Amino acid sequence: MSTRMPEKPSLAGLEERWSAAWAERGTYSFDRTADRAQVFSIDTPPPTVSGSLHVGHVFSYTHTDCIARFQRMRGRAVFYPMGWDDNGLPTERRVQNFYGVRCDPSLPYDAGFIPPTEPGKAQLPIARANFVELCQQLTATDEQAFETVWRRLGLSVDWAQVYTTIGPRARATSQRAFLRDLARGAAYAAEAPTLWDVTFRTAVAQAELEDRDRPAAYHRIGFPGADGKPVFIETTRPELLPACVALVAHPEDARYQALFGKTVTTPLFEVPVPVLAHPLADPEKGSGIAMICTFGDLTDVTWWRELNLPTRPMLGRDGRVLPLPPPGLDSPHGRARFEELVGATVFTAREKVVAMLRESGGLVGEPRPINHPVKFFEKGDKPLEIVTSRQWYLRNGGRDLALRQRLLGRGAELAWTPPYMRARYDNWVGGLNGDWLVSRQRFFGVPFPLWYPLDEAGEPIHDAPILADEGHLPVDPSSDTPPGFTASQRGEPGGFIGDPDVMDTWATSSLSPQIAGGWGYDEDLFARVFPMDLRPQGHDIIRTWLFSTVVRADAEFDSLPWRRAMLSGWILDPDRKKMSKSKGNVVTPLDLLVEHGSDAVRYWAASGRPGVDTAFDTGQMKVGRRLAMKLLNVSRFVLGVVMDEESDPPAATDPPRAAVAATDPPRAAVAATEAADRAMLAALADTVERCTTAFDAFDYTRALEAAEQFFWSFCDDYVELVKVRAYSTGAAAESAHAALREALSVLLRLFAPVLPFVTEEVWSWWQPGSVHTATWPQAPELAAAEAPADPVLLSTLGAVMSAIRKAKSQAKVSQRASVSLVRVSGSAAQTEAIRAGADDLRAAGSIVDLELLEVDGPLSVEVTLADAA
RNA sequence: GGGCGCGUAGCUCAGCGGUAGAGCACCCGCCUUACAAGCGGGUGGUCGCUGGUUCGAACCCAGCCGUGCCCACCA
Repeated sequence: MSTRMPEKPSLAGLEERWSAAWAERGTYSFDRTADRAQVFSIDTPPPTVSGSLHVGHVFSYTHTDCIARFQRMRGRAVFYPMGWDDNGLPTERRVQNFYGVRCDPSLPYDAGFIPPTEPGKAQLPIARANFVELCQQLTATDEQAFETVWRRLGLSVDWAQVYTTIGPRARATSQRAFLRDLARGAAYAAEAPTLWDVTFRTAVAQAELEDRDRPAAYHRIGFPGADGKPVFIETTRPELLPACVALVAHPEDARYQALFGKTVTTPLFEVPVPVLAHPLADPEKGSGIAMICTFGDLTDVTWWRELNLPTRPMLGRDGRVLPLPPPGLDSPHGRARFEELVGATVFTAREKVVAMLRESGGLVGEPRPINHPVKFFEKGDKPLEIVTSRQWYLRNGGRDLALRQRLLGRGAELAWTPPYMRARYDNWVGGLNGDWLVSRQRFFGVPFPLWYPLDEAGEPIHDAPILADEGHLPVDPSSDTPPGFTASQRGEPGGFIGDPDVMDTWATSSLSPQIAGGWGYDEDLFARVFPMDLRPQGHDIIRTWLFSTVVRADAEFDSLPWRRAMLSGWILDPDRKKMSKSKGNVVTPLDLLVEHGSDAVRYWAASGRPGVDTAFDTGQMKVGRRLAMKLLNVSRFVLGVVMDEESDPPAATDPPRAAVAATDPPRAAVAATEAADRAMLAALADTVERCTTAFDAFDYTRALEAAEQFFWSFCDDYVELVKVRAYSTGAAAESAHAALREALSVLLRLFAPVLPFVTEEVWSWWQPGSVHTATWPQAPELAAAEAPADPVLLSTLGAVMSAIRKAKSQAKVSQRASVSLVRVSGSAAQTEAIRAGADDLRAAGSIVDLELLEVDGPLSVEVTLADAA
């Protein structure tokens, strides 16, 4: 027996041992000599490193890893990078608090800057480039912690392929893609009303919105008409009265026919506004006539645009009432009242206006409380306002039917796992109401790679931007000087100024295949991996990450970014709620892996099918651990009876990693000759086929089930049946040895994608190289080698064994107890099957006499136990 | 309001046209030289409801009910 098989096998320490060995041997290194057809490339989701990993990450990344391992064993060169998402607001906030600094893009880069050791009371202003450096420093330690978890979980990532979303390469890629988009007209700047977060003081995109139910109240307010008769509207935002530009009702609303074209006056502020007709006005809502303000909501924007109304902005970018009244608010009374609102928040302004209305009698009755959905930035905690500002947009079909159809076509072209997730894509793309707003008035992010010349008055000339050179990216226009200027001309009349904005974080994330694949840096690599084979991701970010990635690839490459998207579900508490930190029910991944073992946790994860929300279930992990233990033990048995014959102990080192050809396990020298052995191998061949079909369809759960189902019957029926024969010697024993060896080799490989540690451990006892670079078993070969084999044989023998066990169990005697007589009646095929395995059966069941009776009926087994007394 | 999931044994889930399944839990046994952190056996379900199609429906169709997610134009 090989000295490499321990006397008492154990799962302890496998994670440390094998993750270190894989790293040292480069087991998962991408073979970049492989061409595109041989490669299987994965667009790994980069986890946000300023947060922490949670159970949901472990769950979904395991799914991807199972696929990666299967594809590798199938002979593909797997491109499996890891990204760290350190771009965006979460990191920005963390750095501010950690170092006590804030980003001031107007400052020049300070090459010798050292952050304060302790955060001071006032935040220290620093240049954007310095701020970005701090972000990178701080996230580096987080990234190290994440990598530790991933290695322990056994992700077969190639750790030479790591990228970050704020690193120089990601910034350059984002800027290059933007310049290309600008050149082809897919990117443009526009001055327009945009949704605005007053806390973060930035514009936000449609994809970042969420509705939240908020209490509000309908205020019924009278607008005096020319004849003195008031028109009553109902509004939840009375504070916007100074911003009112018109009233609007449905063109067919009988109640307001006479008013259309007439003018009424806003209460308190005394601004004359027209009464107009528009089909968007809903006769059922409120009084059926609405006031249009600039801007209270998105419907106001539509009305304002389509009815060519003037703009009367009254809120600033900080969400407070502006110092000067909007144009048109000319009456002394009105201006005096507006004066009282200046500087107030929306909330305060509302209270003041309502008080004024009560006083003036403009308010009819009491406000009627309601709950209604209000738009929020998903990371914000104040309702969004709408302000007019200059922003950059990327065309995404939101304003262009042809492009929208084209992108819907991309969705149809993409393979979806599970298929029904495509509906979410179609739903989102179909419902877009504008182009993708990509500029953010923030600091930590990828800046737009351009500057504006300043005219004689020092005002930027927005129509003539100075673009960065594609060969010199990344640039930071807040500290770099554009070509043709000197640094001293920054901000001077006739000089230049950098575009102050940064890109939406999705504008970078949407390029993850380009960043990971080396677009613009390593075209040779890029050609081997792009378009990628697989995008694994959560179903909650189809509208953002998935869609935006499709948009970018379509624009630049006229292709999909990947062939397939695999959507993972969420982890639910036992009480069916989505697991979240706030509920205090988060288990840290590392603790989980240490407590149950990585294979066990992976086993649980693999039980969650793509797209299906799955309950957090330590019970399943215990089952997985039992399976891993069983693999160790049965392997010890098989190798114990088999390895005495092994003449050459296997080599202790891996062979050189070949391009695609994985190592072939040695085939048994002696073929299985006994009927029971051949029948088991036939069933195994069938299992291989089912397992392979499932994995080919990205159904790792079904693949695992198939392997597991066979495995337990292999252990409980087949091994028990042939055990005595296997311990003996001679031709019949050698047949069992050959079958056991073959079965173990195949089973280890079938389980390798889900249980990488225990399978590698056992493989190392008797095989050279890594099981993870071994060839995936081939069902046809196995079947052909062992054919003909009777599939009925094993199940019939199993049924008889089961009947014997049942008799013993019901008699409450040991399974070792002797059986004086077993009388089996069944069909000709069944009795023939039993005859073929009779010796094994007698030995396994401790049977003295075995009688066979051929009848025309179902199998029946009569068991007579030896006299217990 | 629209879209998409899901409702099968106490729990977690498979099955998706041919006589109800697995694992866990529970109950009863068994130290059986690979495994007692094991092994064997067993109890347990009018497959959400109501109709329809079919020789036959958990499975197909229609309509409900419950539940979750995604989206929506906030007066």
